[in-house]
Amino acid sequence: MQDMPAAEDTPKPSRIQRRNRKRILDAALEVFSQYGFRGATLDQIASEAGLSKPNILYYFSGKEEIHVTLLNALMDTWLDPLREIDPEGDPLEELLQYVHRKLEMSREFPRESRLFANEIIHGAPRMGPDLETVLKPLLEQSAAMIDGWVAEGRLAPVDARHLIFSIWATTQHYADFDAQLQVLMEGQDVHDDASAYLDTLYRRLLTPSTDKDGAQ
Amino acid sequence: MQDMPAAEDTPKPSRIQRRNRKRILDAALEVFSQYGFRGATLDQIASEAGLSKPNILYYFSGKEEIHVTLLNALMDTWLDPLREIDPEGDPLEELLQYVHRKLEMSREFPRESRLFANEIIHGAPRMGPDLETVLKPLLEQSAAMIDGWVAEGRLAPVDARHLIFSIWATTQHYADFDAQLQVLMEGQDVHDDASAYLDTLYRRLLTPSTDKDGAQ
DNA sequence: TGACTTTTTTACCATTTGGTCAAGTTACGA
DNA sequence: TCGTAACTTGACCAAATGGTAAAAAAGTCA
Repeated sequence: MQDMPAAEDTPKPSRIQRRNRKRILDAALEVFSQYGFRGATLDQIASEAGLSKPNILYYFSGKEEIHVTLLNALMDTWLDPLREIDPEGDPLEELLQYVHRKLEMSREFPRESRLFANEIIHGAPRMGPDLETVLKPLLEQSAAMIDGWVAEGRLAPVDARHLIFSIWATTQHYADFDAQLQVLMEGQDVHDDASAYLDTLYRRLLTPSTDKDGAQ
Repeated sequence: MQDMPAAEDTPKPSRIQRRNRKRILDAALEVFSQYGFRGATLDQIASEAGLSKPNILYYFSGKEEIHVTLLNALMDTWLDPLREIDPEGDPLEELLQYVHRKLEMSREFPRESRLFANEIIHGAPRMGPDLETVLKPLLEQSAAMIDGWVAEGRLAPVDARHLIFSIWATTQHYADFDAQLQVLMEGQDVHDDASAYLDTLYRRLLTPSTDKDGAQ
């Protein structure tokens, strides 16, 4: 709290403070996403960040806080593509764009994807609240939008929620199961083929049948 | 192999031996799938199995061996549905049956699914060989079969490998991300809706266009 | 430069945890 | 019923690990 009336407890992050917190979070993302929460050690994170272990504990109160900080930061960027769907746009193209954006995130941020997947697989012990307050409302809103499109006949009939689940599953799979793909598709250009495949998959699913004209 | 002259090193498992190994593996599956390899402790497994820790180490040489044993046993049953696809059957129906069988496995064996997912997410440090020798050949064979069906015009054109990936992703998602679904779909009958949705999804993807007759 | 704050490090701790060992205890064939 | 092999356990370790305390070092600003 500096010149603000103290809205909460922001003791003003110094230059060096910002730099080191970022280093720690970067290192922690690398280590947590690779070994999981319990599999990761503070020493590993410290080493990866180029800092000493006590120094890390100077910036974060503990292993747990680092993990939670990562998870919270992640949730937002993770859901951005879903928020970017334009209710006014063309339904099919909007959804296909969403698929491609999600796939692109899997390619660009595989560590984040794995961090998230790991958390959920283990029962989301540190994300319960966020799922409820952030994810759920967004899912409901998006599902309602899709339902609307279907009702207007601009999209083939489909279960909106499960459509979204399947988009999550199919796109994140390419990040989370990368080790498997590496073995099965050694050297091949997995992502470009995936992009084409998913385009086909969701286009065939969602393209409304054009009996007569557009609407019924 | 029962009264064989000892092809390898099967010191004949006694009745009590079989019972306790099974108990241990059951307990380990529960604990490993919930907490991951490093997150699980021998004490937890021992407690869950109703045995003492040293007793567990009497049956298995260490934590690692228990985990590997589980993984190996899992791989086989996990791939059974894929092996059951009948090359002589109707392509669309065979693939849809495969989807439903996989989804059913997610409902019946969520712990196994999570154990596997966890292993892959962390880079498959203990499954490399199996992926290469068991999974890959089976994938290649299945993909070839699907390619054949497509070439015959009995299936809409599709990337066989990515089709299989997406089936894995969409079905296993219901087991691996159960914690998320629990929050998002509280109380709802997720599995039945999922079954119907996936049926629609893959039916629309794979149904060959019937311009004129069946073949081209 | 000197006083004061922020940052970093050097030693340590307490607990947890995978694993061992030798002494029991139980099952079972003869 | 007795002897032997199979099984079980209590008592321990050594290493790893999350975390602490206090002193040293580095910034910072008048």
